[in-house]
Amino acid sequence: MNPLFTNIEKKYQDKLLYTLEAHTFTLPKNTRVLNTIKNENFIGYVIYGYMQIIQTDYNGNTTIIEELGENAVFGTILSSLNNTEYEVITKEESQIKIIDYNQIMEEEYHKLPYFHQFFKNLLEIASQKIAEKNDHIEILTKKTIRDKLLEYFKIISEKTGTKIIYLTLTYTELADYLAVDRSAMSRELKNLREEGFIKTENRRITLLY
Amino acid sequence: MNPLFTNIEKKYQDKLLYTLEAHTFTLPKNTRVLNTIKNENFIGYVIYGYMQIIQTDYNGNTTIIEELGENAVFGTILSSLNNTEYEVITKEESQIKIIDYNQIMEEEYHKLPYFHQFFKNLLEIASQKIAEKNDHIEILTKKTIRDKLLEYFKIISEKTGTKIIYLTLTYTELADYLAVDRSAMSRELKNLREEGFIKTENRRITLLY
DNA sequence: ATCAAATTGTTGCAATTGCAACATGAAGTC
DNA sequence: GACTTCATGTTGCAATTGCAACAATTTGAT
Repeated sequence: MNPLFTNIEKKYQDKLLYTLEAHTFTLPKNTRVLNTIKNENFIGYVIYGYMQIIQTDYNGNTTIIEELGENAVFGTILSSLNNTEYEVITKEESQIKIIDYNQIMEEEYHKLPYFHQFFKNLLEIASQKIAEKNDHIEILTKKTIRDKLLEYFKIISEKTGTKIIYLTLTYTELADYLAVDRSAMSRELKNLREEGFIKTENRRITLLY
Repeated sequence: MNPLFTNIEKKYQDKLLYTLEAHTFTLPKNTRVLNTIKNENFIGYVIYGYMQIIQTDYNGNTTIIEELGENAVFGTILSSLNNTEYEVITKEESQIKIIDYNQIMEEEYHKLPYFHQFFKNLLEIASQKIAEKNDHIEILTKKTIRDKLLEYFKIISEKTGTKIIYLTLTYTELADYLAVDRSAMSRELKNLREEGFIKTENRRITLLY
């Protein structure tokens, strides 16, 4: 279930979406999501599909700011989407639900019984985004490509509780996420392989330590 | 005024702090703040002083995760303070106010008239933290020390609306924040100076472009 | 099944950076 | 005011990385 609705009964969920005039969009692969959303300020979530928030700077360098899979929540205030360098892209066909944030914030709704829970959930989601960003910073802070890779593996491995990692990113994207040159990363992965730290089969990586 | 209390009347602010049994602490310079706070889950703010949230990893490398000046809000959910690598340190004598977050979340308070505004404010603060972290990531993502410095200057300069920057960090701390070697950064600052991009007088930097 | 596009692997080389070591200067303490 | 601690500047050198260019492989579309 979507984390926006934790501890909210199904009937209230529907009512809430109805009251707030939520819109659903189905978007084909490689679509710029923000072009479809007219709200200046919104909260949305992914019903199915996979999208990414990507930053491209003046050098043409890109970074993956967030990955958005099923049930991921995103939005203006949750992802700094007022930043003009950011773009939300569907990497496969995706369906999303969009709620107007300014409307959420209007007084009249605040008396609704389930509304407080909705706010709590939003706060909890924001808190998780902060934690994710701290993880990203922790990785970027490492001085060598090797340390960045190992930190990345460590965080995923701790999150999933297994030493077998299925990358959700391509290696090209991973290099962007770590902010390193792809070929240099490829070289370092080879070193890690040859030194017996990891085993790789396509995007499945096994940690041997 | 503290952003936690935006749009909340003074008398309600006091009542809120009283109801939630907020505690005040005055801490000398170089104190580990988390040692003083017993709450497992809290929201706090800085009344006066200056503190930093610092991460130290197994290599002994440190990064500045957040700077907390007057009126800065921090807390378990806002700063991932359950992360054991994080430490909050007073860099000068500081006074802080601490509220128990679990208590905030209890049902009974949610009827209070100003409480909804309090939640809104919390969400707004969380949103700003996310934006700050995105800025940090944007900086760390740059490939060269020069680009990191220029990006850092750009962000501060846009925020303050002036080309004269007064660093709140020492150069040693700035190097940590940018995740680069201090001496290499010093060398790059010299280059920027000699090429006429910047002028420096101690921690006052003037952008000449 | 076939072709085009995207991803991945590889390598040489130049540029950037980290590290170490030391000198100087500033700030804080007693 | 003397002294210690911390911050800053500087430099040589080795290690790491980015870049470019190309081959090989995989994926996707028709």
